[in-house]
Amino acid sequence: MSDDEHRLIAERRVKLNKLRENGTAYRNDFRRNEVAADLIERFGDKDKEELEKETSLFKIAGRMMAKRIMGKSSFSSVQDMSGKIQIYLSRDELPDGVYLDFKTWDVGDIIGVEGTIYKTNKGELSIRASNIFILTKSLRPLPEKFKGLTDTETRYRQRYLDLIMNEDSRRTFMLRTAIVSYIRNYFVEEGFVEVETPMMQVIPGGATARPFKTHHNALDIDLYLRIAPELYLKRLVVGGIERVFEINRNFRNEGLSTRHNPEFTMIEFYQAYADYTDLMDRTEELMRGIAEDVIGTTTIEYQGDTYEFGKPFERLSVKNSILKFNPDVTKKQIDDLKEATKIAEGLGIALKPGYGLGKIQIEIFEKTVEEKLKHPTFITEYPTEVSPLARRSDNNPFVTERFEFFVGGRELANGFSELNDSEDQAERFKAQVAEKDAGDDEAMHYDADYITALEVGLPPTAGEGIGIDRLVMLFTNAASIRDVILFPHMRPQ
RNA sequence: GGGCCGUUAGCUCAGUCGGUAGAGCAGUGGCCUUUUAAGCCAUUGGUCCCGCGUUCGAGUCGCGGACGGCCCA
Repeated sequence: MSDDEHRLIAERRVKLNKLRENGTAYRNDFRRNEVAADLIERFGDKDKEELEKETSLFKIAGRMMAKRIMGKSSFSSVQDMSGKIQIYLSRDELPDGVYLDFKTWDVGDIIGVEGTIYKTNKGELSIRASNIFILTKSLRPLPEKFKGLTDTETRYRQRYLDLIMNEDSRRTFMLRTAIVSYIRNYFVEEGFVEVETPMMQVIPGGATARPFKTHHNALDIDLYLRIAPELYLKRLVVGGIERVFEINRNFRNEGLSTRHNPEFTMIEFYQAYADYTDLMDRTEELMRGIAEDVIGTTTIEYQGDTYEFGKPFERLSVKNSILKFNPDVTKKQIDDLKEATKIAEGLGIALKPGYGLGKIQIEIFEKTVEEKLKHPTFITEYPTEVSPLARRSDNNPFVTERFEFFVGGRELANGFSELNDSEDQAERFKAQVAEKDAGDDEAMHYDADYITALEVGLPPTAGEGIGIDRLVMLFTNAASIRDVILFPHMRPQ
């Protein structure tokens, strides 16, 4: 911290000390009876003459965001949670000495204002102050008023400054909350029960990812932060909670990027007596509902592209999507291990020993198809090899009854008919352990307790996870996941 | 992990060929009773991210590092 900042802060500390001497520092006896947006909603359309008949005394409070002194009168503005409203102050309309006090206050101070509503000559709805109070002295200067705070690092590290200065940022996080509320209401209304399952797990399961490790001292055991709640939620379906969901954090020990934060929010939901096609229908309904009810349009603008949520979403199998976007590749080649290997190597994909046809197909899919799935699209029939928790297709045991949902080239959701055959699940876990032993630290553990639960009997069930952060990015037109997480992870300074 | 770019006043940014550091906003002192990026006059404020090197001389050139951004894996 530079000496200069100390100087600016020191000037404000002198002002704070004066307030302490007067007994008016950090007062908490002011009560508001209005917020800015409600006043604008009620009176914004009324003209100057109509407002002159309105004599009610309004009290608002918030952060002082502007100060324009013109001799014996001034304009200021107050920003509260709802919005911002202008304040007009005239020396002769305020109690003795108050106007002089006001002139010493700084942009950034928290103030309370009492007054009547009126419109200026230029037509801006304002509060004509009859009294004004300083509630909290701000000791640090706010960012510059015109360009505001643009430095991305400061926006993430000092989110409070970002929220004070940037309307867009406030809007994004309010929308995030609205989207989560919409999703929660949707599932509650559909008869799903919201639960919470362990964040700290002895065996991290439900996904292929590297977990964070921690230690429980009293039990003297290592625990993992969960990478997914999946296996616990399915235990609850075994227990008879036939429609269940959880909206909560997962933790994955991966790099940071514009699409990855080590802790991120997912909704996972499970529905008994349903299959993956039922969930695709549900996903489509949910996505369209968010677009219509939260955003207000089914035409979603994202980073210069436009995605249409109003029309039925495309559905395409992994294999057919590869054929569609690789016109030179034939059905015969993609079904043949040797041919598919050749294609993958031709694309510059580094294949590891032990990759089966399914894994190679997915590598080719990720390399040549994924980023091209712009409009809302379901990709179906994922190979069994890469879907250790999904039910095999009745028609073709090579693939599972699984889908992923893509918009703008990004995976937003992953769902499938659940594997409820405990013997098949045990075999799949064993295959995962073999991969782990072969050096894949993202492969799954063998979860014997989960197998026991399946042996008790999981009804035919379909389940799905939707990444909330990426969903919010899409609907708020955010380029980085850090723009939709209030406190994204940053390297300590 | 690799590549590219960035870091200068509290904030937003200039800084020429290597020659002793600039603006606007904010602050401070004054003028100003309908402004809205208010205006006018005056003025304070710098570890040029850190370190090493080249040089008579480095914000500027070179090397290393820190942090951030974007792209790639």
